[in-house]
Amino acid sequence: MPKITLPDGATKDFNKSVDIDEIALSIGKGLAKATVAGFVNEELVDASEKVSKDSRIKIVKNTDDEGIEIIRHSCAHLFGHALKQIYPEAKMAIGPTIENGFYYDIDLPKSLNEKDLVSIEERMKELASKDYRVIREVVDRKKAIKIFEEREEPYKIEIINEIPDDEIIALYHHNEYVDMCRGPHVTSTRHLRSFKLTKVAGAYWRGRSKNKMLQRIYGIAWASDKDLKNHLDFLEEAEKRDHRKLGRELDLFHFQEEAAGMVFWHSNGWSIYRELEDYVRRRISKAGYQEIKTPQLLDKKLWEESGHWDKYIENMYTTVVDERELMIKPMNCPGHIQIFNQGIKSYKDLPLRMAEFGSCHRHEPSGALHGLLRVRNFVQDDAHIFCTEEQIESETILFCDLLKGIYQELGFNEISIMYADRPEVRVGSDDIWDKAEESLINAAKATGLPFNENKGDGTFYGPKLDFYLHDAIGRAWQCGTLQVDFNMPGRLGASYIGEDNSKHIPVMLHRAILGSLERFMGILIEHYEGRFPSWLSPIQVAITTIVSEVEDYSNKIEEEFRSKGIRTIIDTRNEKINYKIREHSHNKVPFILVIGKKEKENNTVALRRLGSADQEILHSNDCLKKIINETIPPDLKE
RNA sequence: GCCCACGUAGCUCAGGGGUAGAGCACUCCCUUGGUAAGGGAGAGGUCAAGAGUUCAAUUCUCUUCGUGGGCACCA
Repeated sequence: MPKITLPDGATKDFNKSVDIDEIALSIGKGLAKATVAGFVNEELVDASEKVSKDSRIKIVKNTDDEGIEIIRHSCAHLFGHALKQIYPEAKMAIGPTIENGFYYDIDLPKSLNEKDLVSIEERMKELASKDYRVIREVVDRKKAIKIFEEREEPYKIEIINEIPDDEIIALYHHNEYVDMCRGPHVTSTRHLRSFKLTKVAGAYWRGRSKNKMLQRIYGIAWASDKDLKNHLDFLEEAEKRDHRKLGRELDLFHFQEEAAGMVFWHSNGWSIYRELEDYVRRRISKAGYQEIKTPQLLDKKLWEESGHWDKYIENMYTTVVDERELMIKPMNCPGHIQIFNQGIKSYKDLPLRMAEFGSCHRHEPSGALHGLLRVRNFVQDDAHIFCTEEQIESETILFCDLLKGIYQELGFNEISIMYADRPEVRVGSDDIWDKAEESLINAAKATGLPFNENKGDGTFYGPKLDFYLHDAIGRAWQCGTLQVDFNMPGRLGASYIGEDNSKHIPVMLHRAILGSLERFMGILIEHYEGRFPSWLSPIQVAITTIVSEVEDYSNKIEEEFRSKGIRTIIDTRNEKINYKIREHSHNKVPFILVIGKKEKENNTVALRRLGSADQEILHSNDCLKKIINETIPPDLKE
């Protein structure tokens, strides 16, 4: 006679064993309808699970996080059910949940296309409406293998063979379909209403590129149509912000096939880029960095010494001149060490912070290219800090401060840190790793930013911190990084004379704040949806004339603005003011000045800000002052 | 690199075995108009590149290049 204790402490007695659905029903009809699973003493189970002993029960509703997860998982099975009805020859591989939905990898000779997805989705809806019971069956390994042999599912058998002996194997049946899963799952397909198959793609079996490529069908699934629609709206919003689309519309940059993966920056885009670079230059200069510039081509010898030749030759561009093999640099560090190595360094020179806006080329695989976000030629806001082991912590703290300030001034207020420690294969003594790891953790914690750990994910040459910023629609982007390096300085012969008058190898901190400027530009464009803060805006002011007789006056104002460094254009075209305002608004110019006869007579301008229909009549000098004030970069403001 | 889809005017896209069309943008003319599209006319394309099939290819087939979505990769 089980006694059930609910989360609020209330208890219920039953005179026979009951399942979660029945418990939910005993509380209320509405709750029963929304019940997809339950916790029995903290263990997540199917809603059909029988409870026969006294237990603590928590009902999982379709809107709970666990509930949505279960719905997504069950949707993957529903997909399998529909797919096998249409394509009985399909072999099912693996169908897990992912953020916002699920996917299923299948092996099917016929290539599915978007149209096929529509018909599969329709079949899924039909099946869901049949309200099939989803029945769980625990089986032994033999039976599981037998069933999947009969069903000709080799991938499932492969999975079964890797399940540890002590783990139970559960099958889930709805009507004729059977899938294997840890569960839990919904008890009826009626819970599966708000889903959509979104795309079909290739994916390697078990994620290994040596294996067969399967077809992966992606779907999204939510508890309600409203949530589904919200997510579709989000996708639409992301599409509107797509930097490739905005790059074209705002005349920022283009790509063409003669230089795949390399950017042609147009005047507008380059203006933002330079403003951004200048800003970072000022910030790091204040932070005690020296800026340098190293060659684009370096002899193969150096890359052999650094170890890059062995590991990355596939992705490096090479050239031969005068029988000498040269490589276009894929990174800046070896060059920086060459500068460090000039002359004899003392411990008094450390920490030495060496920065370069270094242009690097990497031959990324063709399939990896993606607008500005993954390119073959990029510029890093790169720097290397040569320091002693003792200085790692203080340098990391300074760096975190700098990074935080820069992100915030660029409009990103939500930042998080990922810490990665020693991997299995590594260089350097445990003693030095201990110290370095502790330094990074202390420094990261001192920032007060959210902090996560990624065990064993450090590089072979040292632990690292990765920095993520979160954009206007909540997406996280990894940009900044700080990597401790115990390896390369020694390999390339860097040393300094310590207080003890003997030679030591410095530690090197690789660090970047924006990462690749190209990629960061892409992120900025999407974050601001092309409406940049006015200090970054490629065109800050558009002067528009109403009638041609104010042209002289308007030209004079344009000249004044330009002479003060305000990026100004003038539009004296034979068009109506409505037309001009519309166009400059589309181009996201932050300040539009309208000049007609009245303004000319009074030596004023009408100022209209982007996104507002209001106008402000100002004396032209006052307007200039105002705009100068509002276009000062954040680091130069009082 | 792998899988699927796609590549037509500057942009967004329609079309389809008999060598092309729309809207916007562009040029010119009329209009001098007060805060998100005034009217008219015109110009603009080797239909990604190469090969094949065909009397005939932008259209069908193949190859290459590029783009998109994923996978793999990302020092």
